[in-house]
Amino acid sequence: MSGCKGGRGAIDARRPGPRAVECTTMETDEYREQRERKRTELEALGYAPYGSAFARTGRLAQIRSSFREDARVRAAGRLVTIRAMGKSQFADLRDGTDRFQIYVQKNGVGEAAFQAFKLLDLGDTIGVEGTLFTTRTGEQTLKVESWTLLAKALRPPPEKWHGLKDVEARYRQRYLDLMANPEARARFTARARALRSIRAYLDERGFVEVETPMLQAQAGGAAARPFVTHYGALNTDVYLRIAPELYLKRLLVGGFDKVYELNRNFRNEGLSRTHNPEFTMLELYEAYADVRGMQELVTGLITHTAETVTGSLRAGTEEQPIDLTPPWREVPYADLIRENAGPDWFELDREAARKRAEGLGLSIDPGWDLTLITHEVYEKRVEGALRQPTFVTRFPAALIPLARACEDDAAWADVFELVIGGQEIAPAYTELNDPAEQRRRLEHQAGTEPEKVDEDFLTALEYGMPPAGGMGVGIDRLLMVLTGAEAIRDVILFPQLRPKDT
RNA sequence: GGGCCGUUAGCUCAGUCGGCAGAGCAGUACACUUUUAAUGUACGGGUCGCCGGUUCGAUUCCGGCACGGCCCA
Repeated sequence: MSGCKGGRGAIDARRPGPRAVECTTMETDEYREQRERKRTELEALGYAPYGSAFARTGRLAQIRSSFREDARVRAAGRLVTIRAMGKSQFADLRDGTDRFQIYVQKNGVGEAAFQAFKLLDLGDTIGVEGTLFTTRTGEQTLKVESWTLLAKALRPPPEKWHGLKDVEARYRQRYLDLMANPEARARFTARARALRSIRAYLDERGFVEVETPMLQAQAGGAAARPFVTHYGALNTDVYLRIAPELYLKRLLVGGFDKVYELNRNFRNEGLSRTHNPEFTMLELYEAYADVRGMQELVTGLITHTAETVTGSLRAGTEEQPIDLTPPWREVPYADLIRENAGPDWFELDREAARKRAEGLGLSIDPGWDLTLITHEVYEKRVEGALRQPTFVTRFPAALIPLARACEDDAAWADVFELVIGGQEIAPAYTELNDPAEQRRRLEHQAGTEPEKVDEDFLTALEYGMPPAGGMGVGIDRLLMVLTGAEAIRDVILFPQLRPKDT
């Protein structure tokens, strides 16, 4: 993508002078010019370069599975390889299901159609009609009697053998990645199967799928910086949601007692191997349940999804295999902290804890209290080391304003965080439904910005929200686990990248 | 935000201890009617990411920038 390529008139137009001229007249577009020329020649021979609907006997996989010698079929696809031998040519067509060999010979299609066929390039999409046969090397093949051009490609496809390796190009031009790399196609069809499987699992258990606002006057339900946008008609700023939680709880009040939403959240944070600013989250609430109900539900949901998508409970990568066979380990947050930072951790005062944490190689903000220092230890030293599925339970109540406190000790929230492959996959709570307590916590969290308290949400709670278990499942991260992807960008079709200067 | 690495033909990659830049695939031409990474012969294709510095000379050395990757915060 070196700026001196064809088809980017804006670049050249902005840079007049000898260089630009050189650029456009020389190599620039050898490929494009050749293909444009062939397009024109084909057009002159009566082949419209861009066709319309083409009735097929079936997709290529169906043609293969119902193969019958001498059967007459119509098929269509993109030309992915061509092997020309004088008066005959073999080529492979590919569609969304399979690859299938076609055979075009002068005697079969006639002189004119054969000459025109030679004007086709790799990447062109054509429709063919003919009969099926098996070559002497045993390959099922379509002997073409007539063909039609459906879409002329003006740019060459990526290299046929090595595919498209350039990581950046694979993200920016995902269509080329999908065109060239079968494993990329496989990963995204796995994603589709996973989403369908998750919905089916919940639907079968009586959950109702809903959609709540993406544009919110207040971005609540999580602690994260939101994206701000402007709503012209109301002349007011609105936020892209960081979580659907406060709306889903309104639905609990309204009587939807098993409800879920599977959609995008937006968080105005940096990019990393495990972060994309827009990501897909499953969030669900079940009235009359608690965090233990969520534990059961997520275990079933994930194992069911893994089996549907990959047919097995083995996940992760070869270097970091993950065994999803339940039951999964369950361990209180405080135990993990003591394990990693010393058995006496919770007897330390703030200053001693800071020193201990720094001794572990952490950098501690001077303003942090004991809870935040502890949580830094959790995030930097504990979470990432939990490879196998682990329910971390009983988080500090101060960190989770929307969860109910544990019955036996109000310092801890009755929650878990499911960690797999070192990443937080699913947090779940026994939800807080006491409106007065909820108000106190949200006001405390809002601090000097009381307008950040969602009054309508608190009003809803005052009408009475049933006790409930609630849970979020990070779908992109779950897919990383299931497909063994190294980066979140590998499971998101069009991940966020810095704009390229063009 | 910091450190390290990468950016060379349409694609995948070599390479130049500073002196006319290479391969495979792809492309063009010719030959070839059962090939399948077809084959054979010949040919064309480059702002070596961008900007600046050093130098007789920079794709190569130095500095900055952009984008990407890995690690750390």
